[in-house]
Amino acid sequence: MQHWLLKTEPSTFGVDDLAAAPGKSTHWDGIRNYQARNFIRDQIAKGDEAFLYHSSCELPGIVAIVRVIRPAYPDPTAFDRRDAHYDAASSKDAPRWFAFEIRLKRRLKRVITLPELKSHAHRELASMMILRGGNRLSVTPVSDAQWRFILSLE
DNA sequence: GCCAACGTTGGC
DNA sequence: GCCAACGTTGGC
Repeated sequence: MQHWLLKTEPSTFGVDDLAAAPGKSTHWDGIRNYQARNFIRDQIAKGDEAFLYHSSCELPGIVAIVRVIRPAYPDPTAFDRRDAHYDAASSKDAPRWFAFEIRLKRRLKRVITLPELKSHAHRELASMMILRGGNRLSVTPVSDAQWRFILSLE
């Protein structure tokens, strides 16, 4: 069972939206980055848990834990001409992009902020992808040790 | 709003 | 296949 970090902008879709969604679940779609696509397609499994991270907001940081309830399937937004993420190069026979489904497990008791994560960037969180300079991937793996350490901060 | 980082595109 | 130009991301 692997762990992940999913970035999202709360002004577009944040933990409040997830909590208000039917079944507290949502389709995680619209990812258009090949490295993130590969994580989704090849590694994210049903039952995996992920941190939900809020970016581009007042208090960037980890706000919740979510669980993968359906692994990769072809991203329908890539087939929809009216969708902002439409990609003519993705076909149903050979889909280029993938989505998955998550459900809110629980909110953290408090936001574990980016500055706080950074303060451990030279020790416990040394290889955490999101802390590496300029990493903009919206889906990144989190090691078991990192996962446990971050939860211990809560 | 600025700007650094970095992925993508396209000319050659 | 190189690399400059361009676009996007995201912290500040």
